[in-house]
Amino acid sequence: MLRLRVDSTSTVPPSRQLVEGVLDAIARGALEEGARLPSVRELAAEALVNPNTVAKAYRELQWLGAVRARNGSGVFVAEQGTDIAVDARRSATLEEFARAAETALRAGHTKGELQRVLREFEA
Amino acid sequence: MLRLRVDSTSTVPPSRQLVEGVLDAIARGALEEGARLPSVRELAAEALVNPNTVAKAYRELQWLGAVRARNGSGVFVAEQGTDIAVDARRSATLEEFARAAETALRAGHTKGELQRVLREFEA
Amino acid sequence: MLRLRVDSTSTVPPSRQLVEGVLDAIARGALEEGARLPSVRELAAEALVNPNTVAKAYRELQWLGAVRARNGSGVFVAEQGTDIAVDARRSATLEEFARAAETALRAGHTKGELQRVLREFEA
Amino acid sequence: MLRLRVDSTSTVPPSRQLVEGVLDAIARGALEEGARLPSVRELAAEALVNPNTVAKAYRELQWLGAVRARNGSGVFVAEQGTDIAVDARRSATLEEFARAAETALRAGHTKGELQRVLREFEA
DNA sequence: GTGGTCTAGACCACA
DNA sequence: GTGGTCTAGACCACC
Repeated sequence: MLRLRVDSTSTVPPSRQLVEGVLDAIARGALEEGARLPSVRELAAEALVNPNTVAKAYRELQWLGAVRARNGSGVFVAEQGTDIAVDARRSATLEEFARAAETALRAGHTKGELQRVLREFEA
Repeated sequence: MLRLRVDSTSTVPPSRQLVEGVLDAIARGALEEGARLPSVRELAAEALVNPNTVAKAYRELQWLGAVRARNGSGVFVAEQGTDIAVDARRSATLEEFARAAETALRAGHTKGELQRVLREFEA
Repeated sequence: MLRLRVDSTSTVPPSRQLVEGVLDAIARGALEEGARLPSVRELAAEALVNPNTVAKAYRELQWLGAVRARNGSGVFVAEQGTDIAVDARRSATLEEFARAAETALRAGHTKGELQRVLREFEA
Repeated sequence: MLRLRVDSTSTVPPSRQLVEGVLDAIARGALEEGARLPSVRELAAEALVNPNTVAKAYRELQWLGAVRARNGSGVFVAEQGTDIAVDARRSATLEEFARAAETALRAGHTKGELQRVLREFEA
């Protein structure tokens, strides 16, 4: 299970959110090299988007080299997939987090508030 | 001078970037209540966007209650404009922070890492 | 005193509201034929609009034949002014009233509510 | 079919006429909650306006909470859409009635005349 | 000069 | 096909 959700209020296009979500899953080890990704229909059902959107995201992931589609048997994490995903996501999301934190602090929030928000996330 | 710039590579639509930029300027006191905003055409020239885009941003700011347009004379920060802008910025940045935190966690970062990043800000 | 007010939220342009207001005053006899209208500046101050807007309204009234500007001494109700104003306004406003009443009734208001509104108007 | 028409001679902007027309249709039950509105392009063709004008009207209806746009699939009457539309129509028509009453009074009609008009409506 | 609105036509992304 | 956004250029009415 990828547990991918798409935020429909975001300005980031759904297909790109899916790409990032899959890269995240690979980067954090939830999807190891060689592992099979959910089928287009499964992921579409889970993320509440149109299958075309998932297909588009998979095409992009394939183009990035993170996954590889095999004949008719599904889509799998590529050999160098983990490296690619880590490169693409871990540093980027951490930078993004730092930037968002700084912006929130400048907007008047306290560190305590932000830490409380952070603490509320599961796991 | 607002010195608002629009990042055309961002997925955030230009008009929304303008809205956020103006709210930010009001919230941090660069535009006081009653102050006149740059004219639609001026801001359009400065931010390198179409006047219609600025007009749209001003319309949104107006229904947020942050500014008030007076026909023929310009757009001004509304009476409760500062409060509204501060509130808007606080909630928007907190949401953004939460989103960024979740994304970073999904990318494999631990809460501990994020809290460390948070702790390092100012003093 | 004309006691003219301009509703800046209306989609009817201020200059036209002024035209209608003056015609109303003539139609109801508050301004008799030959009477002098307030000066452009006076009316502008009273109605909280720009003098240019009043000047434009006076030009339209003149074009309608309801008023007549005399050299440098002011603007006066024309000889046939009352007839013109009555023709233009009394039937139109009554029709408009009937239409608005019907629309309000269809939107769910009761006759009682509408009569209450009507009763609250002064005089 | 909504059969919405736009009166291009009115001072009420086309986009606002569309907003009112749609609210009216929802309020009187011609469009039930969950029902799909005509597409932007369809309504534009029917009402003889530019698609952008319809898009603007739909945007306003959306922030009123009366409708909800789903990207790629259309615009639908929102969950609380009927209540919102009824409320919006009631207040708008009452305001309009009050305005028309005041105008008629200023044009020289008496309250008695107006009440007589009011009394004559339906039974 | 100012904002407000419209038309016209384009591009993007989703269904 | 759908809505969302943008650019470009026009007109109106007020200041």
